[in-house]
Amino acid sequence: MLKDRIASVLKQAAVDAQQQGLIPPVTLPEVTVEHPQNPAHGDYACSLPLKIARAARMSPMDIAKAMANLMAPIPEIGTIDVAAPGFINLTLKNSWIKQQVELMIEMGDDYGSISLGQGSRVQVEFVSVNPTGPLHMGHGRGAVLGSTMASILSAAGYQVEREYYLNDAGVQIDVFRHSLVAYYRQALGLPGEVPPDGYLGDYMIDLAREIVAEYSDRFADLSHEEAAIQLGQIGFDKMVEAIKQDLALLGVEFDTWFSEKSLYQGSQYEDTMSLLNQNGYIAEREGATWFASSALGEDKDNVLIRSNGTPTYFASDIAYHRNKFCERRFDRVIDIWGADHQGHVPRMKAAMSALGIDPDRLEIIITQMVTLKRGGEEVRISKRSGDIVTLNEVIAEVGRDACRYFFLARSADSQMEFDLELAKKQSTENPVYYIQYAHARAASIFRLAEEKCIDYSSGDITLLTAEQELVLIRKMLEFPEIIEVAANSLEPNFLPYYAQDLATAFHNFYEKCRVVSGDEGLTMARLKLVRATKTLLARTLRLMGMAAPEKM
RNA sequence: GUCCCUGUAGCUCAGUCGGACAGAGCAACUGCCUUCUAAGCAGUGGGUCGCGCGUUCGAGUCGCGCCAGGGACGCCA
Repeated sequence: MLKDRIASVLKQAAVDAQQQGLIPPVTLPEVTVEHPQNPAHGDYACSLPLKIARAARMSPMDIAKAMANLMAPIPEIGTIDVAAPGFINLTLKNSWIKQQVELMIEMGDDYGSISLGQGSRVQVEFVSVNPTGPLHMGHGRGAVLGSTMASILSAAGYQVEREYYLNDAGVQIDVFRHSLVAYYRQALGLPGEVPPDGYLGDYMIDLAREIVAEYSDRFADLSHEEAAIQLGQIGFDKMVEAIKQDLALLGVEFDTWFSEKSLYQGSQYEDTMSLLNQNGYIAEREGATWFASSALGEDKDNVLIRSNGTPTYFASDIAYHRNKFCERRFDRVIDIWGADHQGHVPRMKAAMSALGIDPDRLEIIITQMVTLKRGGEEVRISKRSGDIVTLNEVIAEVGRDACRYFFLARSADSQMEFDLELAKKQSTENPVYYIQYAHARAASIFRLAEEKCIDYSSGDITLLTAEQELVLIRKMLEFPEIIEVAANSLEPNFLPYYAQDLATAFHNFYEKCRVVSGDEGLTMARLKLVRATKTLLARTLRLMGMAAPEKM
């Protein structure tokens, strides 16, 4: 990347200056370049002189001058300026900037793809909600974040797999099964009592009615246990199907649906427990089996196997993560969890250490809570209480694109309020449409060009000289860096803000530069620029999982 | 009590390794449609970056201490 090349040339200049005795031989910090926010300061800036001035006992301006004089030529750079109090500012050549348009057109949808990941294998696991109820907004946030992160990592050169961990074993599923038996019997007009800790909510009643409609009273005479097994399976499958449909509404798909139960069908669970035991992290106490995480600096131990002999969710999860690293051999694993799982992070990492897996290979992103409001009043979202505004209701109200954008534009760390009234009201005046409109405008330019049978393939991009044209190209040149930053930080929210800036640059260009005009040469040149812009707008929208409409 | 996240313009929020005057959208106000979509453009007003101390040539960004809001501390997941 150009940025890195500039940095290394700057570093060499500093080293040379030291060797020639122009700068005292102080140790140099890592040399970095940044984009100044003020365009008058050039395209790239380096503040190294300010950083070493004190140690060198030399004025930062003099250091900057010495470095600037010794810099090896960079073909892309036009001017190098030294600015007070000690910055080195570099400006790209206009001729080079324009030339990049040809490159962008040539690369098409691949423009901006980088090789950061070097083909290493990353798994992104997200959503993974217990299939015991419909998805709500909080789940939607994880779904949007995870799917976009996967897209970004893929663009950054990683081999990405998207996974949903299906909790088809364990206590919650049992509770779901037993609750369903009661609802089923009630739907038939038979006595049936929902267990005290059972699932409430209309969706359970609907589910039972659906099963009755399909299977009638076939399960009425079975023992409760047997009914729970058979009904449970049917209900489970239906819930999973409903979740898949909700996710499809958001445009989210998975490569793998991993079954928790499968960990117990082979020896993976036992192997994991015996490995922990071997490594000395198992303790038997109070009739239960514990993970001795306090030996790894945790504040307390955690139960792996209950005194009734059943494994906890934590035990399953350790076996599951061992499977990710040891069986399927992912280089990196990224889990996206809700804020209610934050306490689980350190012990999961400790478990990785206990298994001899470098805990840094497991990266866990916690998404903070979403509170749903309607006209300023909070709507509680609890699966157990049954008072739910479901994800698909929200998507139906505000639309998939707005929903995705809303989630993406906020960092995972900040809790957010989603006001349905507000989202609907602003739906015609928000950045979503601003970005999509830029794409639609570009499309309309091509419709006119096609009508006039303009072949712009021989367009001469050196004719692009307007301020707005150069600003637009510069913005497009930032894209690969945005992918890099977003991939490195695992923060997709760089993308929506970039998309908005890109749209602004295009709208400005559109306003000032008539594309299809009487000037044939300029028309062809500008059509090339619009081609590159439209492709990139579409790509950013697609990375965010949003539509790129040809017309609005 | 311990731990995690947050506190930036009236509202919702950005602000990659500390850098050159603190940004966007919405809301408010003023202009701009005979030409490729005005879901747009140009402009105005609006901020003690929760508070204090510290580190630094330089702090919204780092450290410590407070204050406020949310969350987690189960043989639930």
